[in-house]
Amino acid sequence: MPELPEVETVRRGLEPVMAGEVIARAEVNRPDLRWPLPERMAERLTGQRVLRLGRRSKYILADLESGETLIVHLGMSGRMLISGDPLGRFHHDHPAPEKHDHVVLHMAGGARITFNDARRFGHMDLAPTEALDTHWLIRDLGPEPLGNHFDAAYLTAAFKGRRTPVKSALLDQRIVAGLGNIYVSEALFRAGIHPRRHAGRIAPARVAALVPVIRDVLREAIEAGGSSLRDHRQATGELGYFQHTFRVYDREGAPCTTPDCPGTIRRIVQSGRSTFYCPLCQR
DNA sequence: ATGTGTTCCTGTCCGC
DNA sequence: TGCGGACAGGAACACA
Repeated sequence: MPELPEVETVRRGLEPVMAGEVIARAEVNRPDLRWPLPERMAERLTGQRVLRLGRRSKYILADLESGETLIVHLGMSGRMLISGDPLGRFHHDHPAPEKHDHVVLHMAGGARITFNDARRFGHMDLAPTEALDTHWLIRDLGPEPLGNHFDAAYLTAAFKGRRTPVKSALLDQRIVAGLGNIYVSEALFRAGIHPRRHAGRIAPARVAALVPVIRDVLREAIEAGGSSLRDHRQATGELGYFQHTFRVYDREGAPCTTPDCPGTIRRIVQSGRSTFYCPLCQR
């Protein structure tokens, strides 16, 4: 489900009830998600103050007073929902437990954060904060698309010599970290680049143009609270609404929205995943 | 080294 | 209604 904008939306929602607050108790309802959860996870979380809540790519990072960081990935269907916020900003009542509520953080202030993930492609881990960069899930990630290291020179170099379709290249988290199936389709449409074009064979000026397009799409999506197709909810439970802005994603057969373009949005499958594009606008 | 297909898991939707 | 198949926002892994 969640790509960078959804994860950032969730992080922003969690910040007021987690950052600076103490985890009074952690409820771990099963030993594994995608992989086994870390040893003694509940104990290692209990009593810990969250120093800050950050994000790297699609990972939410909660730095703890103990010197460890809680790493959370939402997989395809993961949610982190707040209930019982003491200041009444969100749902005050704690809802009945639901199927797939795998981890629940009981905050000292009264808020509860429930990690629910039906498909269990999500994951959590604990690792020393000072060594996060070398953690096996983090170390090979490419630059943050909204960060300073992601620019035209970088992307041109990263694409150089690559024969993989640009769609696959942008999904490769080692090249740029945080894009997923939705925002790659949307960015390529805005940049007018055909998803099947080999990454290494895009004119430099068009690669350069792709950089601000990617940033714009992600920023707009964050602003909209992400895209809610099926599973995504903000931490407050609200839906995101960027899906209403999709130009191509999930619009197979619909008319292209470019003024005067008579094209029809197409769906193809690349590396086993759907890609949506306009065959007339994208070359 | 690079590129592609398979796999994990559950839920939902669509056609018959 | 029920049943089977396709598909879903991710990404590690096995293999050519």
